[in-house]
Amino acid sequence: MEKIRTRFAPSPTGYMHIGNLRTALYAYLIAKKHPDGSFILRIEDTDQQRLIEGATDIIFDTLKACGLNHDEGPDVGGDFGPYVQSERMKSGIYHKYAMELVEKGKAHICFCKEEDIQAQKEVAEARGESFIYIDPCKKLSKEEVEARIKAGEPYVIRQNIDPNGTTSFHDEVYGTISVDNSTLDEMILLKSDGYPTYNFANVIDDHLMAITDVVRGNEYLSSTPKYNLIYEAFGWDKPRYIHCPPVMKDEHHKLSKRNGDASFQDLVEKGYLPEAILNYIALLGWSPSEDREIYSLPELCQAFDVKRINTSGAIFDIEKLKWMNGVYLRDMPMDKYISLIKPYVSQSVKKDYPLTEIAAILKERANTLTEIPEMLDFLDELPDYDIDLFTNKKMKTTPEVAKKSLAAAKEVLSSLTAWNHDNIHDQLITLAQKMEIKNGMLLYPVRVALSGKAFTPGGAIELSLILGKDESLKRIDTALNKLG
RNA sequence: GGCUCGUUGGUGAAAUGGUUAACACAUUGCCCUCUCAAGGCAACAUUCACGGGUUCAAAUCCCGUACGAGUCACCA
Repeated sequence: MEKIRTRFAPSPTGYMHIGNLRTALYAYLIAKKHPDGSFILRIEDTDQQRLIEGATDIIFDTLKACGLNHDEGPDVGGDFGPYVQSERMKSGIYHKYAMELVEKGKAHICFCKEEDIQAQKEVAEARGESFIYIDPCKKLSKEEVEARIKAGEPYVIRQNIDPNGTTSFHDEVYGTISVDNSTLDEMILLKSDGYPTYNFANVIDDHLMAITDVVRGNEYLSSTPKYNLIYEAFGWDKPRYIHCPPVMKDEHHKLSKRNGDASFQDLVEKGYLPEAILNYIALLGWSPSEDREIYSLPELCQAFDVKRINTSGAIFDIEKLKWMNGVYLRDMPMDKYISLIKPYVSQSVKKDYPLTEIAAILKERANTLTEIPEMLDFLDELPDYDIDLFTNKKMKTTPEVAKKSLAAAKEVLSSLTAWNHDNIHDQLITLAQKMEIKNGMLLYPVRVALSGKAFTPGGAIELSLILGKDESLKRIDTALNKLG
């Protein structure tokens, strides 16, 4: 059976945005659905203008953080290297293949100036006509071309397209798409700086690297016929195409690198887990056949099916990601959870409170890691609060009730020798029973006294356990003083 | 403007010609409960952009319209 080979081919022009990551994910899943499938990373740095230093490292780091490990790539090597286009260029392959097309009559050398073409285009647009460039260089004689090259005139190599007929191709997601050749313009294959364009390098490298499935955004849908014409000119087998719908920021805009739209790095900084992010974005534009949403990466590999990729754009919903992140946090083993939250806890808790107990009250509550510091901000320092806090209609508490409850609680707690959860719990619950009041009338005031806040993670019992006997009694005293 | 693609609730979506259009997030209400969460239960599209057509039967097939997106670079 054919070995599946997919590739992720980003250009190193900045951070990794979510749509990009999802494309990488899908390419990975398609390869890894099969035991011998390969996922390849290729860096497309043919645009020397837009290169950004360090961008390649961001790509490496992101893939690694997500567990999207590539089998071949610039850092891990492989049999089809080099895996960076600027390095591939050194052997002259793009030029060689471009010249092969020229010889076959499928491309030609063009000396036209960019500005001239642009000017013609503007004239056509002003008239409201559609613009297809008819290149006069196509008619140049071989001798003249050679002479001008020899004279040092800059040139590009441009594709030849027969305007007659139609070109169609099959996409695994969108089905069969055909276009009239007369609407296709002849794209530049090799730029005047000697670098190939994305369009050309992509075809050459996908073929040379034996890529079987091309996964990319649907913005390439309308130019794919032109790529196929190149495959045909060489007589090469075409890959399967899997075009993915866009990930949108809102109804009208794609998620983009501009104006701080969610990048993977941003989300991690905001306290989201890579595995939750990956799980969430897998569901943007794809749905499993079973009624389930939580998938680990290996589970996704099994469940993924190209046939179930959607055709329309999906809006990125941070609320749902937040929920999913919470699921991952809650389902995590406790020891892993503790080491994960440690740096966030210490942001607001400098005193030596038991981390295990803190983790226990946080685990069911925090959806993102970054909300942790604020949830614990009352531990080190009791905030100043108003006695109105003791009034709660549902708990049937008032400052008067609180005063009685706190005095009674103080008494039983101060006599406690072994300060542990069960003891505190039993003492307070039996106290409430003795006083013949509902638990809330006793515990609510205690919780407020301990925290000075209307809402806290955990209740009175958990908080007193974390704060310890001395601090708890001290805070109850403070409350008693406030209440006069 | 030409070409290509898309349109199911606030969001992600299922359904692949045949009962009351799944499910999840969000929202609202109730239960549980010492607060907040978590958890449980319930409500939330007489309708699938709109208009025609085919059919005994259409969200599902066909045609048209509207709206949206992509593309038309020596960017990817």
